[in-house]
Amino acid sequence: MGRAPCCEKVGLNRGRWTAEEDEILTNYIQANGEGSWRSLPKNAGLLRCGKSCRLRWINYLRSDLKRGNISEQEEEIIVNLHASLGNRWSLIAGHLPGRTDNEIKNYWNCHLSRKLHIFKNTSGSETVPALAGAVLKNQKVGRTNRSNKKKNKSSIQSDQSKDANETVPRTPTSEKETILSSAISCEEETMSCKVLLDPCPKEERTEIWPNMTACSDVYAITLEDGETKKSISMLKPAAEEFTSTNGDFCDGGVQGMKDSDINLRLDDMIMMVDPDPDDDGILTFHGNTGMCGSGTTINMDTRSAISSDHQDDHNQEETGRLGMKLMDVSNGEKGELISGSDHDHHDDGKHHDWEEYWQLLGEKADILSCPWDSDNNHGNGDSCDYGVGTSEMDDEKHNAMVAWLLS
DNA sequence: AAAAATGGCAACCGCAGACTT
DNA sequence: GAAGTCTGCGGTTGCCATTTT
Repeated sequence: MGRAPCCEKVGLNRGRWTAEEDEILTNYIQANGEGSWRSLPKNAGLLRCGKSCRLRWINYLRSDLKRGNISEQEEEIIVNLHASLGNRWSLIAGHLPGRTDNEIKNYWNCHLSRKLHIFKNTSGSETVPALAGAVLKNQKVGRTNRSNKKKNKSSIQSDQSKDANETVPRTPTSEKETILSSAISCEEETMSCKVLLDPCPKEERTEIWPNMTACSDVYAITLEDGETKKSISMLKPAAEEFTSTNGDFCDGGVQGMKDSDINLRLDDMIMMVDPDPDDDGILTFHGNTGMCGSGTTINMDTRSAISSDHQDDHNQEETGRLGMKLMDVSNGEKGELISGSDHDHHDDGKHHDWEEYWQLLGEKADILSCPWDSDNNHGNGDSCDYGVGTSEMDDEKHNAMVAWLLS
C-alpha cells in the first residue's frame, strides 16, 4: 500500500516561518490545543503542511522550551544518555526538560561529534578510541563541508550510499537494535551493561587509581540490575603511555600501568558482572556505541589481564565464568554454553584461534549478518595474535568480545 | 574587501509504528 | 484482518551569519 502524502504540497508555504504565521499557529493551538495536525493548517488558515506546523510548534513555539546554550550539565547528560541510548534523540530529550530532540540532535552533530572526532585524531593513529569512530560511524554525520557538498553533490551522494553499505544501519529499530547492540545476549534481561564516556569526575580518578596520574580519560561500565547500579571505571592511559614495553602490548603490558591495576580491573569486572560464578551469569549487554568508545582500552586491558592473570591456569572454574550462554537473537531460542577456554592465551605461548571462536560465536548466536567479517578485521599478527585487529576490530565484534570477557 | 569555508539552527523528507475505519 | 490515516522520529538539507583565507 502506498503511503498517502501528509498533505497537498501544492500552493503551500515552505521554508522559514514568518512572525505572522507563528502568531496564527500559536493563537490557534492556545485556543484549540495540540493535535489534529493534518486539519490544523486548514482550520487555522495557514498555508502550511500539518507536519510543518507540528514541527514549528514543538521545536520553536512551545512555551515550555528552554532557550540558550546547552549547559555543561546538559551536555554531560546528553553524552551519557547517548552512550546508552544511541541516537534516540527524543528519549534523550525526555531527560532534558525544555530541550527538543531536534535541538539535541543538532547539538550533538555540531558540537559533540566534533569533539569526539578531535579526540580521535589526537589519540594517535594506533590507539584510536573506537568511541569516536563508532559514534561517527553510527551517525554517519561528521559534518561535511556544505560548500563542497553543493559542488559535489552527486559524488557525495554516491559516497553516502557507499557508506551506508559499509556501516551499520542508520536508525536501528528496536528489533534491529537488539541484534546490533546485543550481538551477544543471554537468557534473560536481568542486567544491562553500559559504558559511559567519562562520567567519572576527574578528582575521583586519582582516588580510584592513584598511580594512574597520567590518565587522560576514564570510562565507566555501569551495570544496572533493577534498582541497583554498579559502576566500574576503565582507565585510558595518556597517549604517550599507550605503548607497551616491547611494542606488543598484548605481551608486554602497558607502561605506566601496573599489573595490579590490570588485575584489579578484571577482578572487579568479574565480581561486578558475575558476583556468583555458580549461577549462569545472566547478563544482557547493551550500548554498542558507548561500549565501542572504550574499545581499545577495554580490549587491551582485559586481554592483558587475561594474559597475566589467567594464562597459567585456565581451570574450569575460571573458564566457566568466562563462558557465556548465547541465544539466537533472531528467534529467541537459547543457545548452548560456549566456553572461552580453548580460545584464550595459553602458557605454551600460542594464542588460540579467535577467529574460529568468532565464527563459532556467530553461528551460535546467529549474528553472522553483522558486518564484521571483513578481512580488515582479521588480525595481522603485528600487534596481537588474537586473530582480531585491535584498532580495526569493528563494533559488533568488539562488543561481543567484551561481553564475552565480562560474562 | 571579497570569496570561501565553517557554524548553527530551522525545516523538510521519508519511514515506521500506532491508531482508526 | 486489511486498508487508510495520523503521528513521531531520525537523517538530511537549506539558509543565513560568522569566521577565515
